[in-house]
Amino acid sequence: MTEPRATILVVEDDPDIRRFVAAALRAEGHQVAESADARRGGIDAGTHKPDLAIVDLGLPDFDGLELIRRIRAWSTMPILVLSARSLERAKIDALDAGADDYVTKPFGVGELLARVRVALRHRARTAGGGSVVRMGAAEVDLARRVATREGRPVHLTPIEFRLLECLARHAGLVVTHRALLTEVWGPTHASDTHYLRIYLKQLRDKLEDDPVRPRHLLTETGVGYRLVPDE
Amino acid sequence: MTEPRATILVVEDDPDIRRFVAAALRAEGHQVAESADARRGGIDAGTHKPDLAIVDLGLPDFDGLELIRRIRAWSTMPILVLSARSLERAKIDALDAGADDYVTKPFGVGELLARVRVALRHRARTAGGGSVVRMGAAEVDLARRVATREGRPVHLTPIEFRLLECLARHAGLVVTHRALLTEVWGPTHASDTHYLRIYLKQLRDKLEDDPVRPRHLLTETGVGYRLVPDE
DNA sequence: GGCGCGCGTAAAGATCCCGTCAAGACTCGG
DNA sequence: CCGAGTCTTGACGGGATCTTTACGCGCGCC
Repeated sequence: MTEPRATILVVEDDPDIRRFVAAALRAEGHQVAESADARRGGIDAGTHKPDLAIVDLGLPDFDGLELIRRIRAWSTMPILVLSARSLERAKIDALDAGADDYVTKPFGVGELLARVRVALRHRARTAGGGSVVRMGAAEVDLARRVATREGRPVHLTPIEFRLLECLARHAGLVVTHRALLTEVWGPTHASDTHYLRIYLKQLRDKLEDDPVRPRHLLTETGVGYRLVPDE
Repeated sequence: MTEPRATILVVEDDPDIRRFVAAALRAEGHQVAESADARRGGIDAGTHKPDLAIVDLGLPDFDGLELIRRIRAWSTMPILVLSARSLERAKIDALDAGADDYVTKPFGVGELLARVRVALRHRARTAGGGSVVRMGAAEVDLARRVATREGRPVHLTPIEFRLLECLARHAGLVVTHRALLTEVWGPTHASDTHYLRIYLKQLRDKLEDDPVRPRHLLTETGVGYRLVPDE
């Protein structure tokens, strides 16, 4: 499996180690940005939007932990800590601050690269996920609690919206009858699949281009329903 | 932030270590399943569908690496390796086989729990994210309950899907008639092998490139069936 | 070769599930 | 108190799915 090229940010004050790590990453085909202190690291993380950040804990200006927290405030990019501190306390603090992995110096290049591969693997899967779902001419904004069709707002009753919300939150995958019913009507009506038929029709009438041949609000016979977004 | 409770599978032959780890996890509020060897581990991973698997590399029956590969054949659940082998080669192999983290014995409980928190954090974001089985032009995403062929979605009925799921969970291995039947139709139909022929044909028609000469859904005459994924 | 056995294939019947329509009950604001 | 909007309930026809039945083929064995 050839790993895709990625841009990686290395934040490390020791120039030898920094260049050494950067060279190893470049040899793997990645694009590398280097920062020598935490302040620059924070800025570069914002400008380059790397797929992965490798940060040292012992930085000259302010602590690596603080840098991790600052990045975590606005991003979920994978962060790999590279540190000389081998104390368990330090590891726990870094991981709980939001780091995804912790490698102690001295380290093996091979292991580092393997852990980089793991992080990028994760990144590939996590990517994506906004709060607005597009389905043909219709759009659903989960955060603002509104649905539109061809730009015009579509009125949805409370139950209709909660149902649509459940489906949209799990966009692309099947939501079982039971799950939908307990979520919208409560556990007492967990077997009244009849409601679903009625309201699914309502939603299709309001949102689908051709309600008879739905392309986004699909039924999985005997199991549940599935909302398929565009793209 | 209080971490959500999760179910965690611990595969470890040494009973002392296993109980020690399990106790620590339970103290954190997690639900823990324990397996003493790789074979049981593979089965328990399928039945319990844990949010995280912690596996030892030195297992009595077959290697932990093999277990990792088998789980990876059908699931992307986080896997944390716990091993006495501290050689870099072992770490690289495990991580490249699909493990998400590698902790060497002896280890600190605090660090282990911190790394567990990291893994669960990941899972929360990836939630339900694909456990994909590739077979030629076809792909099956077990978590999303979707099958595709040459990019186009393929519709599977409930029984077809459950059958495929059973096979995929033991990807590469033979699953006996009895096992499939009891899993899908219940113990009462444990000898109606006829159903299997019918539904296997359905699956082959929908998924195989050449249904007459199946390359991924193979029959083991007199025993059962076997799903062979790509790679 | 005849035979049984296990498997693949096909198609028809039975069953369950879903979409659809419509009318009654409820809620809430005016 | 009234009415519009909303939710519930019932009934029915068509479709999807599951089950059943039937037949052909290859293989090994007596």
